[in-house]
Amino acid sequence: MIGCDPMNSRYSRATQQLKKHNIRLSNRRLKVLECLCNKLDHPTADQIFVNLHKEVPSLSKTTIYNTLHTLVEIGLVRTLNIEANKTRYDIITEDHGHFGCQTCGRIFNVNIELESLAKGELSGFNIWERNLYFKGICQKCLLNKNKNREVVY
Amino acid sequence: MIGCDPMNSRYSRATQQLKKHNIRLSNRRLKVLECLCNKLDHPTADQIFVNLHKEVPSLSKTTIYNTLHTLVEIGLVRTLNIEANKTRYDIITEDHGHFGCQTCGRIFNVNIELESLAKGELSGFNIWERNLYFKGICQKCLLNKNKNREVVY
DNA sequence: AATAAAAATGTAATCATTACAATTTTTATT
DNA sequence: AATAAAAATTGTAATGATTACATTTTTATT
Repeated sequence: MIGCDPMNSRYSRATQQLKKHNIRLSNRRLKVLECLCNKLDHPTADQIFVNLHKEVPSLSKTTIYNTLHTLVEIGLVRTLNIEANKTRYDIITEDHGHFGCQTCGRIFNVNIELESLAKGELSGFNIWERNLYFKGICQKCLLNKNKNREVVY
Repeated sequence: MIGCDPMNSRYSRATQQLKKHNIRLSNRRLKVLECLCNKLDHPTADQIFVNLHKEVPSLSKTTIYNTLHTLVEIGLVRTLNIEANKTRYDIITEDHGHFGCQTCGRIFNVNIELESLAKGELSGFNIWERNLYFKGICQKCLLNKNKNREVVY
């Protein structure tokens, strides 16, 4: 099940992958990786920065970008372009989709199998990446909205 | 069939919609709309600007953004966030997906029905928008690559 | 400890987009 | 047609995410 993988397992598998690619397990890189494993809410580079800044004040944003690019390059992390001008990062690379709530801003994971989609039409194409996302209002926000309605009117 | 609609039909339906929403059919707005109807290759705001600048040199980028926002607001145009930090605009609002070639940069339309996807899991959610995109290399670029291989090696 | 390679840093630059105040155009009313 | 109000458009400056790059720090190897 997506998201149910214990953090340590994902983290240790990632470090193994880094070793395999001869990428050093520097403290900074591991911090970024750790952050991605802990925060599965698809953080932006800036959110990772803010998050780690408490712990490692000298960590620069450039290092975060560098590390994220490295992780994306070797396929350990995927980018999400749901919102314009805001790249989000997802350590869960297994086949799934997303739902972005336009009220609370949360990005939900959606269990969905994308491998089989559009196989025929794209038969001559080389597919590297499949992305499905929905936009709308999540259940919780819909309920809140109705609650507020009752109060206001 | 997607993309097979004659430009004039789509354009005139769009102007009707604008009227219906009490949005003036100014020359500038119509130029942007016309450009979107002619260029179905999912242009960016800048590409629209460059394209129209030849014809209407005094047209500002702000007006293009303003118009695009208006068109998106009333549902005549959809935004595409395939690439990071680059919003593309699509006048074809009918249900379909996209394929972005990472070699030539072209965005292909993919006939695919998205309405029925993830209905169950998102049953309590209000879905405004569904987006599916693929990344990879298109057929033509794959063939070119192989051609080059033969020459080089 | 000396050296070379890799990693990390801070600053400045870039690029898309937005904010906003000023100007021009259009519309409705007289 | 004159006028006032509303809407549209403009240019400039600001913002915010990301990248470029030169410099410094860390690490691995001798």
